[in-house]
Amino acid sequence: MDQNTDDVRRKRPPERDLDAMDRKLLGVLVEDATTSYAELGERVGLSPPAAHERVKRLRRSGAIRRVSALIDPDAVGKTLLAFVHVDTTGWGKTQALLAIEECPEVEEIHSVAGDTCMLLKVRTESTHALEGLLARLYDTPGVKATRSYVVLSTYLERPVQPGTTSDWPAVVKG
Amino acid sequence: MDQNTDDVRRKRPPERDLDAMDRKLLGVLVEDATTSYAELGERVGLSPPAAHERVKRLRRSGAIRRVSALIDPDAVGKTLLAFVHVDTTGWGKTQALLAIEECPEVEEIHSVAGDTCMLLKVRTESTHALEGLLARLYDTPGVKATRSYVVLSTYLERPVQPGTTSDWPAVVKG
DNA sequence: GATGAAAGTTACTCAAG
DNA sequence: CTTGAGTAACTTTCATC
Repeated sequence: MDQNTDDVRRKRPPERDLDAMDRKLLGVLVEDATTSYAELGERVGLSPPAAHERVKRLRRSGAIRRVSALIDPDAVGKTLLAFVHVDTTGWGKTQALLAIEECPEVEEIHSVAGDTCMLLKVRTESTHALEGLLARLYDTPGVKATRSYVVLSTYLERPVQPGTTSDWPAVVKG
Repeated sequence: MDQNTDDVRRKRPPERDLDAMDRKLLGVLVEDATTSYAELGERVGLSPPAAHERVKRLRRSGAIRRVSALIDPDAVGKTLLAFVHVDTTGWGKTQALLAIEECPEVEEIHSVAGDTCMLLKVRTESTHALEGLLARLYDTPGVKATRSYVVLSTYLERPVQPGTTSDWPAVVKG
């Protein structure tokens, strides 16, 4: 189909499904990937070599995509966060539209189902920079309209978590 | 576009503003935080001790929030991504609403300006799990309505980037 | 998997230019 | 900031049970 999605969605054969131990390891490494294998094993109930072996497998299988330094947006001057809905004429997944991924301010590009076509997560230094990005969007062929949701406060922002609600011991519902 | 020179906004503990070298270091560490200080220094044009000293400062100042293992959503079974707009009666920043951060499926919670109050980024294993989350939202006092944008394809998803478009020497237009 | 041990890197600190 | 040196710590592998 298209090769544009190859960087984001790696289709790898999952050799084995992740068990509870793998999830615990991932949980620790998501919080702090600098954890040594000694402490890692201790926190999940495994010997250091066993922990190392499993983490190595998690990396090789692609379950761990990469180890990244998460930086404070304010520290690099990016104080403005916004979600931009993009309406297009026809099918919005054009090469020209996806080209905005070259802007470091654009952190996410999704096609969505709903009353809009594409959804962008954008982090800029200022409203002026956001305006520049919107201007570029409107210059893109096929872009009909945009709707921006400027973030006032962020209460939670974290990476993909290995756990699910169903992992909880009990779910209390009324 | 020139930026104001008397722009003195020291609200955090950044002792000094990040220079170009710090941004280059961050750029490398965002891509791969396992890079050794030897290679790190080589790639930015610094000696290993100098690179180490700067990275240590970046961590201490909070510019590097944490080093995290970014995991593949598919590997942990989270194949469904959705953005949920939440409309509330009155001011939506209630304690009850923010309590959903306990769900590992909820990755982001923002209050936004626009035709909605709160914006959630949610990643679940299935549509059924998403339904369960929406049910919990509707059980929350003050929640009037929700609008979900289910992601069909993700074309880009990356952490906060240290660079900006203005860093570029020239802007290439398609 | 657990244990123990070995070898190679790297982190980290400190000297001096 | 650079070079160089040095120790401690960790990674990584392997042989053993």
